[in-house]
Amino acid sequence: MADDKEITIYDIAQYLNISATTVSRGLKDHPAINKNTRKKIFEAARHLGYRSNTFASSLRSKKTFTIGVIVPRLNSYFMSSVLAGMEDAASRENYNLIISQSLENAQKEIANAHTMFNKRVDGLLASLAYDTENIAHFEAFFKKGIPVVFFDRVYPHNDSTCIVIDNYKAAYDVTKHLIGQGCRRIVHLGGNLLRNVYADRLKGYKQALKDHNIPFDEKKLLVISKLNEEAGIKAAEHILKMSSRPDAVFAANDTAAVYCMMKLKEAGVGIPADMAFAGFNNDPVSKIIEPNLTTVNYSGYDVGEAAVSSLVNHLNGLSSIKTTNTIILRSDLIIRESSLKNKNL
Amino acid sequence: MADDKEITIYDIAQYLNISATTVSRGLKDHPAINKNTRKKIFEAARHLGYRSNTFASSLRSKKTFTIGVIVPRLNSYFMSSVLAGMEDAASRENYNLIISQSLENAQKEIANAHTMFNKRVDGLLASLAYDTENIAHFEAFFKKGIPVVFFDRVYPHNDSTCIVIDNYKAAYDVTKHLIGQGCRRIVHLGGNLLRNVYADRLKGYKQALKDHNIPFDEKKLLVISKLNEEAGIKAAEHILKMSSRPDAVFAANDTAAVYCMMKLKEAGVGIPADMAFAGFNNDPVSKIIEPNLTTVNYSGYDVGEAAVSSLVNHLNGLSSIKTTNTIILRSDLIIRESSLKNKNL
DNA sequence: TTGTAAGCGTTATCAG
DNA sequence: CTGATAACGCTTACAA
Repeated sequence: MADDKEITIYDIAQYLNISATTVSRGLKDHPAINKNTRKKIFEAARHLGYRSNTFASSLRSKKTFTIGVIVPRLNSYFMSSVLAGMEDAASRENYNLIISQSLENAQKEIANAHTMFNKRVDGLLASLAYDTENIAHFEAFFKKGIPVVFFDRVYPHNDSTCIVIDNYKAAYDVTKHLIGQGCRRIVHLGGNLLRNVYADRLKGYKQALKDHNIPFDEKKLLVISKLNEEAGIKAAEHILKMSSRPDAVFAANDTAAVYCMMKLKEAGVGIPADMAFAGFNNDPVSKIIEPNLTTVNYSGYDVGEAAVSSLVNHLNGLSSIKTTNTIILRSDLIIRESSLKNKNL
Repeated sequence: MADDKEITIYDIAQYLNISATTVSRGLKDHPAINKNTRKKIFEAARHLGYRSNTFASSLRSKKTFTIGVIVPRLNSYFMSSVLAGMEDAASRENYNLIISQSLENAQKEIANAHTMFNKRVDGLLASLAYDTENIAHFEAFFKKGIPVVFFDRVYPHNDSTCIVIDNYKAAYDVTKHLIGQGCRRIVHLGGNLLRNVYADRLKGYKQALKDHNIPFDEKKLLVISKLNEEAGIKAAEHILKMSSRPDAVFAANDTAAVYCMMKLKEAGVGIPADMAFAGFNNDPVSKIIEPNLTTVNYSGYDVGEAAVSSLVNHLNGLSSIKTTNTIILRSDLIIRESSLKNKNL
C-alpha cells in the first residue's frame, strides 16, 4: 500500500511555475492555450504521475460522462450484442456505461432507475422488463431534461427517442412466407402484449392472416408466454394435445421456437413436413438446430450503437430529442429449412 | 428542461434549522445521531426532493462505490452469465459496475485499464484478452493498493485473487471419458496457450493420454486457434484431409466443437460412431446440436458472483487480498450423446 | 494567452 | 448528540 500522495493540477502548476487554471486548460485542449505550454503540461503530468479526478470535475462541471443502461437480462445473445455495440460506441465518445438488469421485474426496474438518477448519469438507455406497466419511474429524468432513449422494448414518449425494428412488418413477412408454403393453421407463440415487440409481432401475424383470408383462431392458435426454454416445451406439449394439429408454428423468439421444435421432433413430428417453424432474433441456436430455423435477423450490435449515438447526439446538442422520435433499424427474414415445405420457393 | 435547482444537505439543514453536518450524518445512519432527528431528516429529504451527490461524496471520501470490469467480449453466453452474476452481487452491496471489453486485444485492454484507473474504481475485475502477454498495465492498481481480482482467464499475481475452475482436472476427465469410450486418436482444439484456461485444458488432455499410454501426437492432433465459428469449420476441413482420421475431437469450447461437428456431419462423418465429440462451457448450443454435445459445465453466474464477493470482502477489510490467492469453483462433466460410442457407460 | 478567486456538495476534524 | 470550519480537486467567470 505505497499510497504516495495523489498529484493534482496544483502540483503540476507549481512544478511548472504556472497557474492551475492554465494546467486545467492545457489538459483538455482548450483553444486559447500556447502549444508549447500545453506540451510542457502534458510532459509534467506524465512525469509526476498525474491522474485526473473525475469527481472533482463532475462536481464542478455537472457532467459525468456516464450513461446508464437498464436491460431486462444480461445473459441473452441478443442483449449481449446490444451491450457490445453500446460499449463500442460509448468508448469512442469517451463515455462510460453503468449497466444494470431488471431481471424482467418491474419493481427492480424502478429501483434501477432510481439508482441511475442518483448516480447522475448524463443519459439513460432502457429496454423494458416483461411486466412494466408504465414509465412513471423515468419521469424524474424527463423533468430534469436528462435524455432517455428506449431500445427494442420501448415505450413511446414525447421526450424520448425509440430504437426499434419494424416488428409488425417482420412478423407479417414471416407469416406470409409460411402461408406461401401452404400453411393454414399457424400457431403463434407470443410474449406479453404490454411490450411493443410482442404486440407488434402479433399484429403482423394477424394482418397477414387477414390478407390471405385465413381466420385468426385466438383461442386455439395463440399461446402467450415468457418465451423461455420452459415455455417452448410447454407449447409443444399443448400442440401435441390439440385435436387438429397446426401445420406451422411462428414463435416470437428463437429460444421458444427451438425448444418447442425439439420437443415436437422427439414426439415424431416431422419438420417442416408436418409442421413448419419460424422464430425471431437469429440467435446462434437457430443455425444449429436441425432443420435450421427460419427467423428474423436484426443486429443487436447496431441497436446498441444507434442507441448510444442517438443519446450522445442529444447530449452534444446536435439533435433535439423532440425531433427524432423513432429510429427504425433494418431487419431481414432469413429463410432456412425449418419452413421450406415447398423446396422451390 | 424545467431545471429546478438541486437540493443539497444545506437546504435540508436550513429547512430543519440544524447543521449540514448533522444532516450528512443522519442520512448515512451515523451511530451518534438522535433517532428522532434522523427521522426528520429523512422526511425533509423526501419532501424537498433531495438526491445525494455522489461526486461531492466521492471527492471527499475518496470512495466511489464503483467496480471496474474488463472482459474480452461481452457477447458470449458465458460472459453474459458472468456479468449477470456480478451485477446481482454488486447491486446487493450497493456497488455499481463500469464495464468495458478488450475485444480480445491486448492494446485495448491496456487502454481500458487506464480508463478504469482514472475513473478511480474502488476495485477491478478482469478476464484477460486472447493475446495479453503480461499484466504491467495493472501495476498502477497494485501500487496504489486497489484490489484486482482476475476471473476465468487469470494471471497469478501475489497481490490479487483469481477465480477459476480446475481446468486441468476438467479436461483430464473429458479426455479420460473419451478414452473410456474406446477413442485413441483424439484431436484437441485448443486456444492460445498464453491463457491459463487453454494451457491447463491442454495439460489435462496430455496427462490423461499419458496415464493411458497413448502417445501425444502434437503435430497432427493438436490444433490451436481462436475457437470461434470459423476456427471450428477450419478444423473440420483439416480433419477431413487427414490421412488417418481421428476417432474423437475434444474442443476447448463449445462454439468450436459445434461448428466443427456440423461441418463433419455434412461431410458424412457419423457422430459419435465415427468420431466422438466433446466441448467445454455448456453453452446453450450444446443442448441443441444433434447429437447433444458432451461438455464441461460451470456457472458463469457463480464466477461473477464470487469475483464480486471476493473483491467487496477485500474492500471491507474482511479478508486480505494476500491470503486468499485462488478460489476454485465447481465444474462438472456433462456426458451427452456426442461421445457415447458405448451406450452402456 | 494566462491568472485570480470563488464555489461545486460533501465529509473529516475538532470542539463543544 | 450536535455544530463550525476547512478541505477534497477541479472549472469558470472575470480580469489582465
